[in-house]
Amino acid sequence: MDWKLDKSRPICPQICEKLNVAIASGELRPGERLMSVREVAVKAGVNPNTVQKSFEELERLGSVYSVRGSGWYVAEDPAGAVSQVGAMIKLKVDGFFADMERLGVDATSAKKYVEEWKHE
Amino acid sequence: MDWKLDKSRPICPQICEKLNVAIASGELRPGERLMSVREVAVKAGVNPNTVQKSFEELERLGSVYSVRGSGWYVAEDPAGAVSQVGAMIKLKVDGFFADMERLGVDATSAKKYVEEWKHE
DNA sequence: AAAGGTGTATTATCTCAATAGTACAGTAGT
DNA sequence: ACTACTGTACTATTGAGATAATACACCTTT
Repeated sequence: MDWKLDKSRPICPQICEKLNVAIASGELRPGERLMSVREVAVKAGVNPNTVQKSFEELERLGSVYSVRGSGWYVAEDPAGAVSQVGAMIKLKVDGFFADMERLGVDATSAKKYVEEWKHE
Repeated sequence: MDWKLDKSRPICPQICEKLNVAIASGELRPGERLMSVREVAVKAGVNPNTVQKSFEELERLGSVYSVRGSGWYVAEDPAGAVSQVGAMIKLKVDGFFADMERLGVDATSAKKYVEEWKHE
C-alpha cells in the first residue's frame, strides 16, 4: 500500500479514500488486519490522531472494525466500501462537469477535452 | 455576474476564477470598471478583506488594475486572463484523471464515464 | 469646499484541521 | 508475569483562511 498523501488537502478523507479503494478492489481482504494507527502515521508522515480519526470514520461507515489492544480489521462484508467508492466516482464525474461549467466550458467541449487527453 | 460561492472551499481562488473567466470570455471588457470591493463583499456574502486579497492576486497576474479612490478595472489586454483560464482547464482535466486513478479507475474507464455522462 | 464612495492598511479574532504530547487500558507473544 | 505492542482518550498548540472592526488617503460628484 502506497501511503503518499497530498499535504495541501485534508488528510482524513484521503486516508479513508485509500482504504475504501483498497477494500473495494480486494487488495485488502475481509477480516485482514490493517497496519496499526501508529504504523500508518509513520508511513504517511502524519499524526497518529489523524489516522485514528480516519479509521473511526471508516468504522462508522462499516468498512472496518477495531479490536481493542489488537488492531483494526477489514469488515467481513466489503459491500459498504464498494458502494462508497462508486459514490465517490460519481461525485468526481459530476464535479468535473461542474468545474468545467464554472470555467465556461460546456459539457460537449468538456467531453472533447477528456476524449483527447493523454498521459503527460 | 453571479456571485454565489461555495462556502466550504477557499473563497479567494473562487473569486479570482470567476473574474478571470468573465474577462477571458469577454463578459467583462478591457478597461471596464469592476464592482467595488465592498459591493462584491455584500453580493457574495463574504468579507471585504477577502475580496481585496482576491483583486490583488488578479492584479499580480495582470488581469486587472486598481486606481486608488476610484475603483478596479479590467486590464487593457485580456491575454493574461485567457491563458490563466486555459491553464485552469488543463489542470482540471489532469486532476480529474488523477482523481479517477486514485479511485482505481483507469483512463479508459474514466473516459467512458465522461462519455456516458448526462445532466442530473 | 463638502460629502460620500473608493482603494488600502493594520490589528485582532475566529474556526477548522492537523499536530503534539501524554496517559490509560486491552491484547499477544515470550 | 513480563514486555511490547495495540486501541483509545484527553488537552493544548499550531497554522491557514476567513472574518471583524477600524482608520486613512484618494477620487468624484455635487
